[in-house]
Amino acid sequence: MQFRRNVSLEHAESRFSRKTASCSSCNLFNVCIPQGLDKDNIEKLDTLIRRPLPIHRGEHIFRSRDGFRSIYAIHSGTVKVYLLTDACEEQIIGFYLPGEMLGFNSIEKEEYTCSAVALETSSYCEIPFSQVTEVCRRIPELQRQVLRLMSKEISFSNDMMLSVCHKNAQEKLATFLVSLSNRFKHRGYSAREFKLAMSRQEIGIYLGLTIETVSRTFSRMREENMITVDRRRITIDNLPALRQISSGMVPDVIPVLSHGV
Amino acid sequence: MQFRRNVSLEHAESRFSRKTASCSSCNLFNVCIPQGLDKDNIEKLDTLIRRPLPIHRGEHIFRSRDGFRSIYAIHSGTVKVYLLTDACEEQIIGFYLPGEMLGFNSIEKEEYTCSAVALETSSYCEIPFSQVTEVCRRIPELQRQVLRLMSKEISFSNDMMLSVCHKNAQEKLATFLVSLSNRFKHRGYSAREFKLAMSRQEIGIYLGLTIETVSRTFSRMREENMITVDRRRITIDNLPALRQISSGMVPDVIPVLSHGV
DNA sequence: AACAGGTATTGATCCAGATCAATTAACCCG
DNA sequence: CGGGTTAATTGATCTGGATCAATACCTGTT
Repeated sequence: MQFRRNVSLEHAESRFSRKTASCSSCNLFNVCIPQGLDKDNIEKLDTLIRRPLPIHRGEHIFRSRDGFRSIYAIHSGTVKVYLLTDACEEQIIGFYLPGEMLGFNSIEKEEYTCSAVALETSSYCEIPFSQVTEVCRRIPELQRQVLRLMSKEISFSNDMMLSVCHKNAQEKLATFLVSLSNRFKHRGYSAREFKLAMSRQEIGIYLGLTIETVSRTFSRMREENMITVDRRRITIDNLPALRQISSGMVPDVIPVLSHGV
Repeated sequence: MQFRRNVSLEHAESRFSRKTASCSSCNLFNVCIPQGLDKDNIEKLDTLIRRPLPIHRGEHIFRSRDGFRSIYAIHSGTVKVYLLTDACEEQIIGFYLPGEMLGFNSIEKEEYTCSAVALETSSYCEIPFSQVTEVCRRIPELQRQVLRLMSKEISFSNDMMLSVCHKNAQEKLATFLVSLSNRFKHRGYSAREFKLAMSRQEIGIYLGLTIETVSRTFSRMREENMITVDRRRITIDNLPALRQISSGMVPDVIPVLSHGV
C-alpha cells in the first residue's frame, strides 16, 4: 500500500474514500457550501463530510424511495437527477455540476423523491443531514448558507418552469446552453466550449422536446453561426445572440414600450 | 371605538392589525408553520408574527425588487405570485392558498424576485426573516419545520415543471384542478366544489396555455361529465377520472408492462 | 332599461413541433 | 478488420394547440 500522499493528484484515493483532504483545499470552495464561510467554520464543516470514491457512468448516488439521510455536493463530473412515472417514462429534474447540491427536495418526505445517477465518472461529498441541522445551530453563517442554497434551488426551479412553460424549442435550447455556459464559467471552466455529458435524448426529456427537435434546432443554430457542434462538444460562437434568444426576444426586432406603462 | 372583542368574527380588526390573536387559535395551525410544534414553541413563534389588516383585490404584499425582509403565510383568500418579463409579459409562478408560505425563493438574492398580489380580499401573516433564522437556532423543531417547508416548495416546483413540460392541455388542467382540490381538502374545505379566484387567462399563463384552450378544455371535461362549470365555480364530478388523466395516463387504455421490467 | 367594459365561449384556420421512417456516424469488442 | 449496437441527423407527414375572429354573457353605472 502506498502511504505517501501526492497532493497534485486530483483523485488520489484510499480503499474507501477520496484523499481530497478538505473543503479549504478544494478548488470549488468559493462555489460550493463553504462559499463565504471563514477558515474556522470551514474546518468545522469539514469534520462532517464523507468523501467516497468516484463512481462511474450509470452508478447511483441514491435512488428514489431510499431513506433520506444525507445531502450531497458534486465534486467532479455530472449527475442526472430523474424519476420514473407510473408508466415507466423517465422525467429529468436536472443536471448537476461540480459545486451543486442534491437532496434538498427530499427533506420533507424523509425519503429521496428522485434518483441521482452519474452521467460520467463523478465524485461527490456526502453530508449527513441531521448533523447539518445540528451544526447550523452553532454556526449561523452555515445556517444562512444552507438557506441561501435552498432558496437558490427554488428560484432555479421556478425559472426553469417559466422557461419550459413559455418558450419555443430554440428559446429552450438557447436557455439550456446559456445556463450551462454560465455555470461552467462560474466554476472556472470555459464559458465558450464544453462537452455535454448528456445525450440529445436526455436534453429533450429535460426540456420537453423530442430528440429530433433537439437535433434539428442545434443544426439550425449551427447554420446561423451561433454555435459549432461536434457530436457532444459544443462551442458557443455568438453568446450575445444566444442570450437574446433565451430571454424570449426576437433578436432582430427592438421592442418598443408603449407610452405610460 | 368598540373594544369588546367578538371572537366569533373571522376578521375582527383594529386600526392596523387583525385581532386573530395567535397561531394556536388559528384554524390553520395544523397546515401552516406551527404544524407539529408544541404549545410552548407556538407561543414563541407567535411573538414574531405581525398580522396586518386584510388587503383587497389588486393590492400587493410585496413587489419584485423590494428588499427582502420577511416571509409571509397566507391566512385567508388567494394570492398570485408573478413576475414581468423584459417584454412586459406576465409570468405566473403560482397561486397561494391559506396556510401556504411566500418568499422562500428570495432569500438568496436579498430582494424579492417576484411580486405577490391579492386575487380577492386576503389576509396574511408576516414573519421577519432575520428573526426566523435566529429563533430557529433556539427551537430545533422550528428549524426542522422551516427546512421542511422549503423542501416542499422545491418539490412542488419540480413537480410543476415536469407537469408543464410533458403534459398536454387536458392533462395540465386536470393536474391543476386535482392540485386545488387536494389543497382545499387539506384545509378543511370541500374537495368537490370550489370557486376559482383566478381568471381563465391567469390559469392559461400559469400552465402555458392560451385562454381559448383553457376554455375549450373545460368545456370538453364538462361534456365528458368530469366537472360542472358555472363561470368560476367548479364542481368535480369524477375525481378518479381527473386523477388518472392528471398522471399522464390515457383513461381507457390499461397500460401493460412488458415482461421483465 | 340601456349601455359600456371586461370575461368567457365557440368556430375557422394555421403552424411549430411530434411522429414516423430512413440514413449516417461513432464506438465497442472479438 | 468487420459487424453489431447505440446515438445522431435529416426528411416527410400529421396534429394539438395557437392565432384570428365573432359572439355571448355577466356586472356595474347612469
